Amino acid sequence: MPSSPVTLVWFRHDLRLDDNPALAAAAARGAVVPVFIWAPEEETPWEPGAASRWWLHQSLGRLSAAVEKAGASLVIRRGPSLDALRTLAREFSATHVAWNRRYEPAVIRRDTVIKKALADDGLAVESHNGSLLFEPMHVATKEGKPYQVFTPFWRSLLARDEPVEPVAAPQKLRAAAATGKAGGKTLSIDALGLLPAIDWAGTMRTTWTPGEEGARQRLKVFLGRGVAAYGTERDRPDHEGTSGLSPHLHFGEISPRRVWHAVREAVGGTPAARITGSPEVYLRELGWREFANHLLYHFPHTTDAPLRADYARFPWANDPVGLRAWQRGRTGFPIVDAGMRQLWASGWMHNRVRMIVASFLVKDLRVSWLEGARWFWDTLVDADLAANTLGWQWAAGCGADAAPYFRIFNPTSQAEKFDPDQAYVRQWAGLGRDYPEPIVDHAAARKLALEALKVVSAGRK
DNA sequence: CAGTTTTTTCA
DNA sequence: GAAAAAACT
Repeated sequence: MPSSPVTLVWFRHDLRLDDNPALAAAAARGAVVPVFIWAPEEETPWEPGAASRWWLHQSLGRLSAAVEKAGASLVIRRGPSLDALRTLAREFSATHVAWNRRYEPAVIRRDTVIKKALADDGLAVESHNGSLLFEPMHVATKEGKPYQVFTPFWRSLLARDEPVEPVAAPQKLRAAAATGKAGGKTLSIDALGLLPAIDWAGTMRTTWTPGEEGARQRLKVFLGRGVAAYGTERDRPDHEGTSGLSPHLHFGEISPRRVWHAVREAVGGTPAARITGSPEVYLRELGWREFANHLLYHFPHTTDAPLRADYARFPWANDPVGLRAWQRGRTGFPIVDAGMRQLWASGWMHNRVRMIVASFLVKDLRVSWLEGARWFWDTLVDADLAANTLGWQWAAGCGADAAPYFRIFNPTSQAEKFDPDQAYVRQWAGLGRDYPEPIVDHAAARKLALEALKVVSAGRK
C-alpha cells in the first residue's frame, strides 16, 4: 500500500530553517521529522571542543523553538547515528531521509556508510548542498586537478554563474505522527551534557547570540555599517571591523548563499565579479572559506599532517612550558597574550591576531602547528576543521598557498601597526605588575626559525 | 656622514 | 613580513 511521504531531516551543520535545501525538499514533499543526533565519537580525533559544545547547546535551543513555531518538533537522540536514524525511521514510518552534506573526512566516511545502509533498508536517501557556494567535486583546474593556490581558485569561482539563490524557510512544517507508545520521544538538550561543568562562559554569553536569528542580526549590522570599511577595518583588533559571522556560518545558522547574495544586494545587485573595494574583500573571505573546504575534501590527511610532505622533517621543539605560556597568554608579548586571553574569555580571536599568535607559536617557539590547531579547536566557538587546518598550515608555511617560509611576524611591529593606541592590548593582555617578561628574544628566535627551515630544504632534490 | 627611503634577500 | 643592504639626500 502506498504510504504518504515522511522525511527524516537530519540536522548537522545547518541549524536553520532558511535556505536549507534538505528541509525545503522534505517540506515540499510531505511530513517532516526534524532530527538532531549527538554522536561526537564519530568525528574523532576532531570531535567538537568545549567552546563548540557550548555554542551547539544554545543553537539547538533556538532551532528547537523555530521548528516548534513552524508546526513540528525537533527530536534529539544520541548516536551511533545510523542506529538512531533506523530507529526513528521505524517510529515515524519514514519513507525518506534527507540531509545537507559535510566535508570533514571522518564525516564523509560515516555518511557514505549510512547512506548505503539506509538505502538497503528501502528508504529513499538524499543529500544536498547547504553549506557551500560551489562544492569541491565541481571545481577543478584545466588539468582536472584541485586548485592549490587561492587566486586562480577565486578567479574561477567569479567566472562561474552566481551561486544559486537562497530558498526561503518553509512557512509551515507538517509534523509526522509517531507509532507505538515509546515512539517519537526526544532527549532534552540538557541531557546531552554540552555545557561546561564550571561555568566559564560568562563573556561568551555577553558576546554572542547563537542561532538563526542572531546570525541574521549580525549580517544586518555588518551590511548596515561594517562592510563599507571592511577592507581596512578588518585588520584592526581594537575596532569591530569584522562580520562576526564565522560561528554562525560554521554551524550553518546562516547559509553562505544568503550572505553572498545579501552583500550583492547591498551594493545594488551588482554581479559578484564586478564588485570592487571593501565588499569584494569580504566576498573574498567567503572565497577562502570555500577554498578551505575544497582543500579538506581533496587532501583529507591535512588535518593531521602537512600538505607539503617535506615539512614532516621540520625539527619542531618539544616545549611544554612555552606551549603552556602561549595557551594562557603569558608570553610577555602583549599582542600575543591579548589574543590568547580574548580567545580564552570569549571563544573568539580577531583574525589579524590569530595570524600573529600562530606565527609566534610556530616560528618563535617552533612548536608544531598541530598543537596550535588542537588548542584553537577546543577554545574557538567558530572552530571549523577546514578553516582551522588551512589557517594553521598557512601560518606554518606547510600548506596550500601558505605564507612563505621567511614571513615571520614581529609581534611588536604588528602591534604598532594594527593596535596603534594599545586599546586592544589594554583590554585583554592583563598588563600590570605581574605581567611576565618576554619568554623569548624575538630577533634570536627568528634566526633559529630560519635555521630550522634549512632542514626542510636540505632533504629536497 | 647621519638619517631616510628604496631594494633586495631570506630554505 | 621584516631585516639587511643599497641607494639617495
